[in-house]
Amino acid sequence: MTAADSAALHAADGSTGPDATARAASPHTPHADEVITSWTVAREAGVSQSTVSRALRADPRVREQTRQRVEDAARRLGYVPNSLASSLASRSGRTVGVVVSDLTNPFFPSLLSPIHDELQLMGYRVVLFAERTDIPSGQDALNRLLDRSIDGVLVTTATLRSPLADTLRMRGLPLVLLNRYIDGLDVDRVISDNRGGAVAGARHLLELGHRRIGVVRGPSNTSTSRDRMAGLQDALHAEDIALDAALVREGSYSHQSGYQHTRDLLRLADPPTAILCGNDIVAFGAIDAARSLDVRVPQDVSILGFDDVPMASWEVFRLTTVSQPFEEMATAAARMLAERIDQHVEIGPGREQIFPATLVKRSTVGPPRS
Amino acid sequence: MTAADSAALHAADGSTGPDATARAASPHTPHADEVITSWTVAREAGVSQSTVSRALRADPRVREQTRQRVEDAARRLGYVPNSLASSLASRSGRTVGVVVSDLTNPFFPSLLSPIHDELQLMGYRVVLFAERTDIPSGQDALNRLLDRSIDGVLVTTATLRSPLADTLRMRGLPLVLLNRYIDGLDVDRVISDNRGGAVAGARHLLELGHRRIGVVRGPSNTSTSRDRMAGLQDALHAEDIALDAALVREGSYSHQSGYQHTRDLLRLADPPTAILCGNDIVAFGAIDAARSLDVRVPQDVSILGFDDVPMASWEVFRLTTVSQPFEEMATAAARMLAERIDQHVEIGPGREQIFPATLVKRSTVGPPRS
DNA sequence: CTGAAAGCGCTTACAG
DNA sequence: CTGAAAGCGCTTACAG
Repeated sequence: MTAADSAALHAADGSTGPDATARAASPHTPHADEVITSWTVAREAGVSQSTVSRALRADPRVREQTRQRVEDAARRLGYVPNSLASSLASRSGRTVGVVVSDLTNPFFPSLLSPIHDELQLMGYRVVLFAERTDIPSGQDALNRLLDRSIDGVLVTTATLRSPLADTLRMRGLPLVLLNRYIDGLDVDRVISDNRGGAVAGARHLLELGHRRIGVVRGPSNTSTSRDRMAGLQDALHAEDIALDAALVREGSYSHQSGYQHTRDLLRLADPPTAILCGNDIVAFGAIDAARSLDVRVPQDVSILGFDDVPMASWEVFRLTTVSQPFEEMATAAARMLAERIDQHVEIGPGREQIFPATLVKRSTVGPPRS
Repeated sequence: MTAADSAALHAADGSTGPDATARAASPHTPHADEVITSWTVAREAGVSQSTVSRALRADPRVREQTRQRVEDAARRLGYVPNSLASSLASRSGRTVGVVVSDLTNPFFPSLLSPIHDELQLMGYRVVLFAERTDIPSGQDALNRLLDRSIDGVLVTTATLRSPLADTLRMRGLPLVLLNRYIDGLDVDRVISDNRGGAVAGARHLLELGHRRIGVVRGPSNTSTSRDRMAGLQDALHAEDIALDAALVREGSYSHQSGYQHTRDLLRLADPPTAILCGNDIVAFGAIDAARSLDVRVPQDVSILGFDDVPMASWEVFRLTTVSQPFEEMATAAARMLAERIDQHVEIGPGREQIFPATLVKRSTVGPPRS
């Protein structure tokens, strides 16, 4: 999204505000459809078009008095600079593309909010590239990223071996990977310690006495899912316990996947006593599945999530999960990208920032029934 | 968002695809940072720049053979037209702005998905303007809507008496109001029958015998909240029942609001036997509140939502609610806007499309304890 | 401190 | 069917 905030727009209800310009404009714009450009403003202010351009961008070289005159004229006319022309001429629209997945998964809005806020603070607008499975237009989406309307890209849904990031990099587009990374691709990235977080989560289950641990993991082509699995294995190995392959299911990061796979697991002759879920939305599906089978959580089965989205703390869920510091991660990624775009940073090796992932104990994990 | 879908991007993992162009480009682009324009392609294909422009937009006047030659050259060079230049020259970027509220409320993603899909199908990219309460930049957001990067706007969060829509209209920007409308503003709008839906919901409660009905309504400056209240009053009047003002709370459309106000209502000396919530997210907060007080739903209190977001049917909620046909509404609004933009429709009076809102009975409403 | 002019990379009459 | 040229509305050296 060129996510902007219209909060203040609405907040301005009934006051002078956005509409003041429009009102003031009418006496000077007899024809409503007459386009107002910097030339119009120049004429009105009695200066050259170049001076208008400079004044409005607060170029220190223009005299304060002149700037004032230009700004007044611009306000009277309700002038808004044409961003297309300005971006074309300056070769930058201060616009960043953010690639996210299905917004229906609360994880992405949670990550997006801080990204948007930070980027906006730095003067960038953000255009959202939302993954949709039902409309096939990959080349289209890629082209929109490469059509010069975007100055840099934040990818939150990188898939292992996906050519997207590599293509963008070859095209010279500043790029930062957030949340998921790609093996052997030397670009900036901001991730959390998925492996460590999974170790903490798994250990918690083991300490409570769980031995038959089920898993509804995310897609194996994502670094997050792979690293979380690795963390689970680490914790298991430390206790000399083997993961029962029959209890491991792979699915998408969705409620549907959590629901279906958990139902399958719970209907096994010898069901797991705890289920480690790929992320929170999967865990919500798992909780739903348990409920649909009258299996109590955590008395009959423990459920562990990953992410700690806001919903996780709702009373109906009180999900025990591994928390990722969304805000800090988003902020760090936004800053990294801005640095690359603003050329403060040499084209150099990819930088990496790893944030801790910590266990948050709530009410969906307990000791196994014995 | 210029929401695009990267689904296929990722789907293209490892195949030839997006990166094929990049690969093929290298022999022809010794300097990676050399910008490739339509002139580069013209030289490569041995035609004029105008012909390149025409060929690539499939102008029927260019000979098939020429078109082929140009397309081949473009592919070899990995050429992607500069959308800024193209939009500036053609005065249209086929881009629509969609103003939504906090994406954290699942209602908006649910509405956004079909909007995005439909618009994309029609060749528009969509830029999301997401309302944020924590960053004050109303004029900023308005300017971004008016800076010529947007050809039309879909507003889903119009607030009664908000100047936004009026300003946009005065600026001549094609505009469609979706979900909420503004009194006395003659613009296109697509809404659901909020009043009728509320009547159906309230009647359901009355038929079950509820007489002390509590309300956690949405903001009074939204048409949705006001119309739903009117519907409730209609149903009450028909039965000659008066609404107890002490049981009516106004809040935002948020979990937090539903939670807090419901806790207050439930701790009253004589609490309501049913609570009509402003929308689903408020209802989820209400369910959480009941749970936090060990009040059973629906045995001790009935809870009714509005919207029927996907989460409403999750097992943990099984929320009885009033369903709005999101997809159809979104599609209708997208089409209406596209018509305005494409000038198929005269500047004329605002058109209105109203969709039915229907009661969906699930498990959060039952007879009152007697 | 300000202006005239070139240029950003396209689209689109206007000729031919 | 194709090309030369003007123009979209800005930014930014280059002069003064």
